[in-house]
Amino acid sequence: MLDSKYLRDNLDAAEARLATRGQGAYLAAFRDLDSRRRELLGEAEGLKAEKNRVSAVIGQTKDKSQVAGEIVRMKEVSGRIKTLDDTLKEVEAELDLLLLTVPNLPHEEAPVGADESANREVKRWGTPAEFAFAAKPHWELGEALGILDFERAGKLAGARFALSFGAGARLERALIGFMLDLHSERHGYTEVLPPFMVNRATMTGTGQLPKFESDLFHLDDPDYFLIPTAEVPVTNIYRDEIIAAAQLPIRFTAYTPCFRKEAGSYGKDTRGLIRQHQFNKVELVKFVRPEESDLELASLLADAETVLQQLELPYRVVDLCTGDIGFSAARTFDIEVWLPGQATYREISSCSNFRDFQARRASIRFRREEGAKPEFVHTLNGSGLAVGRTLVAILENYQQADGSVLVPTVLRPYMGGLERITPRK
RNA sequence: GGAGAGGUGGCCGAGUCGGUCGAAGGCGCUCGCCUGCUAAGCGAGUGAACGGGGUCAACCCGUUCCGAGGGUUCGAAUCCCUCCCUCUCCGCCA
Repeated sequence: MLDSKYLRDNLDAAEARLATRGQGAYLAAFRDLDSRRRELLGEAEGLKAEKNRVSAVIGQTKDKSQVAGEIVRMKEVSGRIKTLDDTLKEVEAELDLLLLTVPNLPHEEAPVGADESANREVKRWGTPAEFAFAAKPHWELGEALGILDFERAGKLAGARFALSFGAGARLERALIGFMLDLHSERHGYTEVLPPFMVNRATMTGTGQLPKFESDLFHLDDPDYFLIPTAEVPVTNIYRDEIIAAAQLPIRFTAYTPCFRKEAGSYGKDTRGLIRQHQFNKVELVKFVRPEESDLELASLLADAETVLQQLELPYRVVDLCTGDIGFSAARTFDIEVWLPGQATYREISSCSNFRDFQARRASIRFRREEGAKPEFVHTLNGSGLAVGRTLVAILENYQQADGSVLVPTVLRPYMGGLERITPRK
């Protein structure tokens, strides 16, 4: 959510900045709604002040017959206040909805461009392996090894679900443990295990609602949503709180399953684990002082990259352009892992600085010092990493000519010492 | 699911038959005084949002906030309704 006070004075600049996302006129109705709100508020508050003053006098008057006229007059004033308040409520609801549906201002250093073709590759790490045979996609490897079963998953739930067995299931668990240990033991994050279902206020705090409800799995009774990422519950941990400055920066890492409808992606990535309704992810979330958020994004990105480096998986880093950055983010770096089976880089992590956009929605503030005015923190998050896609990358990058798959060295302790995945009997 | 209790300021905790309550008191915290140090003691202060004014700031004024939303009333933390949450007991259950 953008700052109304800022918008009041910088509407054109804000609109121009938003236009770099690819569509403009987000704020067309702002000026009018905002001035109407202040007008109504001024009148209503003036009448309330009078009502309070007169009511106090009435209260002190023993003989109410002396103030009968005032009582009648205040009855009218109250009626007028009620009318004004009702109108005000409507205007504020419109204004809130407007502000809740305007995306974040892109960071001034983000590349400007309309779509992903304008994204800037900023780094490559590792060298894609040369195979002496035709590299297979992970779904073929996984099914041949008996560790992935998409057909039966379809029977159980439907398309875009997976079922894994044996070393496949264990590899998924190993990756979760490995990532959580790495981030909590070496990168200074506190592990947290949040609820996997949340309420509307929580979904609104991080920006999923009100605009993207159709992407979410929803439970009717009670009115809950399945989380699409741990970012949602973890960022909302401090909703409506004022954090002591000494606690900042706060860094959390969390494993959760993620649930996404993937509406509008029909026909894309229909095979394999790449695009699922349910997938596992280890997330990194930070709450920091505003002046630190750019540096904290760099270190968060580095923390996510470390996972791939330890797993010895080649990847590249892409600085997303203004047209490709998500709704709530100001700046985003994607990490894309090399997938030999598809001979392409695929997103495996997305690391973003949201600045005060989520903090303002969720009212997450901090106080620099005793007595100082509360300020909004900056929030950041990134995948560290998407576990299902990491498993995909391991299967495809570590595949052998005989169809077996080597287990990355750092994962072997998490796999009971297993060095190679061979067909399940 | 059944029965009961309760939700007040950073925390604990008062709020009488509705009236001058942003809210007694205590703790905590901040500043000052005092004290070899510490502790104790003394004094003062101590929430947020929105709007207006301003030497545009550390200032002033107004409004709102006593779980949330509605209602009654000139006036509600105090009365009524709905919802949410917490706790206790029973049942059930990982």
